Amino acid sequence: MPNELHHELAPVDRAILRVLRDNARTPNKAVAEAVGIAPSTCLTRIRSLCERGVIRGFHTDVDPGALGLGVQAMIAVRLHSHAPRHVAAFVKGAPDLPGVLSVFHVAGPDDYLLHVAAADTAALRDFVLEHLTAHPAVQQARTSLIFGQVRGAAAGAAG
Amino acid sequence: MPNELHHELAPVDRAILRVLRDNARTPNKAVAEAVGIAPSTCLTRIRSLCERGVIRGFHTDVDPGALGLGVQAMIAVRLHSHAPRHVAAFVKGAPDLPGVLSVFHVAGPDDYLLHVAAADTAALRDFVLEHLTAHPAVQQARTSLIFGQVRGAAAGAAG
DNA sequence: GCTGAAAATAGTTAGTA
DNA sequence: TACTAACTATTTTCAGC
Repeated sequence: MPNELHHELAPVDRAILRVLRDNARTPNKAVAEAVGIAPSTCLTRIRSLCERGVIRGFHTDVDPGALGLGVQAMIAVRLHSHAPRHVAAFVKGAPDLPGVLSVFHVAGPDDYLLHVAAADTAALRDFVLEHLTAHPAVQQARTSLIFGQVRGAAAGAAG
Repeated sequence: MPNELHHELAPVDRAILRVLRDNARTPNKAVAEAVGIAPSTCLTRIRSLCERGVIRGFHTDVDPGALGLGVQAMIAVRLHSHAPRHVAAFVKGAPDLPGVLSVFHVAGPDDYLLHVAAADTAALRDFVLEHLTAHPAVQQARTSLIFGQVRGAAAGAAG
């Protein structure tokens, strides 16, 4: 997470972000009204926020179950400290593995946390065996089934 | 995650979701063009997807660093199996704790994973001490600093 | 950098097959 | 259910402050 805070965020910008965080499809005009500035000004600010990297994207939250992905899991992955080549390959490829929602690089005994979705527990098992256990960089993979997930109040920054 | 799949998702709907997943602010007209249907039809389908709960929301991905939240952590929380009253209270309040991005209810030795953001490591420590360690329902809290996070290719469903 | 109005573009509804 | 077309609203640009 490369983070250069060139200058503090203006209160107006914070207000804009608060609105867009909860509904990214809020029309520009409505955002402008909510924060008390002209639509044209609001548009300029939103663009600026995007260009400065404060806004990293607008995403639609889709129910994975509707896409046939009925189960989710958090998988703690420990890598071999040797074989840096393999490790680099794994890290590069992990986000593109099928069903991977997010990859967290963490401190501590585990190196990575993979948040994944799969059709069912059988598919989840296959995912772990095929893409994790079998990978030369992976030393250990501990899978925790996710019963449920709730977005926090601070979500949006950054889910 | 309550998931009733009444009927399979139409290919058009899947196409619409693919477009909106990567950019939730894509104008309806552009979505319609991309998937090859009329704007009015597209609007109807998107609304239907929202009503059926397939689309759960449109969120803006904000750089937490820009908001003064410089560090993130994944905290594994183990609760006391007794004292169900306290447990219920904790679970209910957890998403609203300051800086909480997401709460995962997981199977296994740990009960919950809290994805949190804080201003700095001192603030993170205070968060753990004040809201977790001190809580009567919490038996143990293991904090793992997050070095970095990458969205997976399947993200959007559901991050 | 903000505003406000004009021009361009998009969202929405109604009517029809 | 999807389309065309008319209507309404919004986005976006730009000259002036």
